[in-house]
Amino acid sequence: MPGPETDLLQGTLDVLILKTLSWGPRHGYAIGKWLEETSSEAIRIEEGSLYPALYRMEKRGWIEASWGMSELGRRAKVYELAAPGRSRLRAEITAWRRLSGAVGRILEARG
Amino acid sequence: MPGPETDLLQGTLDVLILKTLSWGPRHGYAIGKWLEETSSEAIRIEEGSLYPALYRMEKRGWIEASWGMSELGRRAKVYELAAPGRSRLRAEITAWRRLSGAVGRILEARG
DNA sequence: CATCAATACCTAGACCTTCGAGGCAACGTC
DNA sequence: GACGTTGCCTCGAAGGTCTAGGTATTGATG
Repeated sequence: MPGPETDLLQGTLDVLILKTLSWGPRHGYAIGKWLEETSSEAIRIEEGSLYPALYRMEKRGWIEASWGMSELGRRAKVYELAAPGRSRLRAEITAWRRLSGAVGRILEARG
Repeated sequence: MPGPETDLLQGTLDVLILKTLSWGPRHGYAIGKWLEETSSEAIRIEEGSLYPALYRMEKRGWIEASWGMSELGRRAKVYELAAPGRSRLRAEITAWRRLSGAVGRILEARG
């Protein structure tokens, strides 16, 4: 039995990654950390979800990877938003507004 | 490769069902129709998702089922919110606010 | 110097949900 | 009699996420 938070908003990982990369290239580990910090720990990205997601998205051509350096001077795989990822991001944000709006209106309706 | 809308908001089905039942008992088919109409078709519940979800939630004690009649006078399985389901609903709505707020702030931030 | 935490990547397997596709039955309409 | 709607169900595939491991490097701590 999943916890109340665990599974809400499954399926948002991709769009969160794409949005993070829309501000510029970042390496995988930093994407996860950034999302956690930016959301005040509301969003937690497990590495076992993050790396497979990056791999999927690269295979789909949404992002492009290259080996580089982290801010701390370590070997890191840096991801960059590709053109298909950018339009995918737009489509997903549109879908997010529609769907989260619909869900929110239902959940916040006085019952 | 899932469509942009398909998988966003996975995991919200349970809370949507619970919320629907918070306004009173309803049979399964009607829950699905009601969610689709109320959301102006933004939310579409496939029967292959709906009935297994109801079954799960009944087994978990969140809802209770009994055979009755639909508004059209047909045999229908009527579900009712049980006490554990009511507190689960509260917890999930709280989680929804936190998480959808966090996701929304990230996605709507000017990039 | 040994140890530990943090950084940074990855994988395998289990788990769960969702969906698509099908089936069954009853009713009303054309 | 055929068809659309209502109303329920099940199976298997597909897909994502998590847990739990693993590797390697660096810096701090004892």
